[in-house]
Amino acid sequence: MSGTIRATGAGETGRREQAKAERRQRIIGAARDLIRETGDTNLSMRTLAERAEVSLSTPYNLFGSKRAVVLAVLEDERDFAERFRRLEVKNSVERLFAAHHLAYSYYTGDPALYRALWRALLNTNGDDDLGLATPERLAQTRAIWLNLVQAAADDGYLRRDIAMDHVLQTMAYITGGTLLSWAMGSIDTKRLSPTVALGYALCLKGAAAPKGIGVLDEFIAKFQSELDAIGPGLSDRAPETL
Amino acid sequence: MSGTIRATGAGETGRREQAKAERRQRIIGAARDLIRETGDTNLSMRTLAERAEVSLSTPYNLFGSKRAVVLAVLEDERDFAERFRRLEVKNSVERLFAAHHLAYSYYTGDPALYRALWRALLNTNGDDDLGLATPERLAQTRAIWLNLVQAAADDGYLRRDIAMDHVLQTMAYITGGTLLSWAMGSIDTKRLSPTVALGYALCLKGAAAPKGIGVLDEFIAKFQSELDAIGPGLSDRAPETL
DNA sequence: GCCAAAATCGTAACGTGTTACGATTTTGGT
DNA sequence: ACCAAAATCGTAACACGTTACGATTTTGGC
Repeated sequence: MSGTIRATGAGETGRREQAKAERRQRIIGAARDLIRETGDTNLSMRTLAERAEVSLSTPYNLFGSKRAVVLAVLEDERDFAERFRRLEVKNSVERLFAAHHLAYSYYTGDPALYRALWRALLNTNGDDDLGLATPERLAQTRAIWLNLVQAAADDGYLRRDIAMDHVLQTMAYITGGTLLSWAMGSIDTKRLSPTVALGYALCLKGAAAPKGIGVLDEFIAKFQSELDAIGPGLSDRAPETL
Repeated sequence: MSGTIRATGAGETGRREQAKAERRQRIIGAARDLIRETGDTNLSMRTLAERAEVSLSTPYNLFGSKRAVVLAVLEDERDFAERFRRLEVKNSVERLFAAHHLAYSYYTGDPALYRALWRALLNTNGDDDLGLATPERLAQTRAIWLNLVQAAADDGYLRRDIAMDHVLQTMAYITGGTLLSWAMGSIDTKRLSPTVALGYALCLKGAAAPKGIGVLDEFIAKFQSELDAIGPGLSDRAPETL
């Protein structure tokens, strides 16, 4: 009658899907190692397939493109939501910047890897769908940050007549722009986190209610002096002001 | 004695340099046309050389790489400093946003071209110097924007204890991040300019002196309602909040 | 007009991402 | 144990960016 129960849900646990998952993980691991060793260079699909002990076709079957593989590596490395829950700070504004610091500790913790990942992500050799992250991941982190900003608004730190969506979006663009410059080598790793934090503080204060002005001013001063203490990065040039 | 006076300065006017300049211009024009026609696709160095009636080697001799050619196209299209001088507005804050509107009229005026240019610029297949613009151009536009922000500070709209460098840098990153999202297709062309403007207004207000708060609040409200009037872009997803 | 230098030409080659396709292996159901 | 379906394998092919290098043309100085 029934040798094996078919689990036709999301979690396929058959021998087939299991082997597929193993291969996927092997490919991701091989890609990560190769990038860590040689820094993006020499991460070709052929050497990748060799290291993962699969055929050249397999990564294309499982991921679709090199970009997708790199994206998978990027998302495999992160358990932001996990580590985020262990954050204990005073007020919601401080929690916001604590979350930022946590998020960017990934980048500053392994600059070579993440720089290479970003550079590879920017390479868009086809008219594919594009996007810098997987939709689910995107929605997840966006929800986290929206909660953070919303909490700050609910606690009276931010004005209500400014849509949090817009503030959040501006913050996201600051992140994207700074990471872009960082990946392109225009900004030093040491300056990365404070630079983004200062940008956050500035645009948050632009939407601040009277109660929040003081706190945000302190953060602005803090990050500003932090940046001044580091000294100039490898090049002061701002990226594409026009 | 001297058949021809050697002009050994910056402006070489010999027959040789003239021919070189002509070839360069022909290559730039061919690249621009090809991008306009096919939108980045089918802009290969081989078809480019064919269209410009030069050998495949020549673009590499004159520019160095495909990226450099694209960069040359991008900078050939712009005379921002020229058109910028014909700006007459009331106060220095309004001048700032007028300059922004002028700058982004290039992008919104020919979205297909500039989107393709940006996408090509992001493609970094080697460990070259990188950079999203030529150093001179970068310094030039940076100087213009620094003047704009500095003027706003001198007129009492912005606080003096916040370094204008940092504000300017944050604005540059907002620009870079938004243009990145735009190039990747995550944000509609109609939303591009107001989105950046709102970001500018927010972070400027974060550095505002009492005198500037009112004006910037008006701009924030203006761009916000502008965005709301447009409706959602093709996708609300923010780019890489983490 | 002549010669050396400089630039371009023509072309082959390398490694790359990606696709196609038949042969081969593995799996799940019976 | 068998069979059909599914996945991978192996490999050839395509267009691409880039480089190398000798042959060819053009230029500037005398």
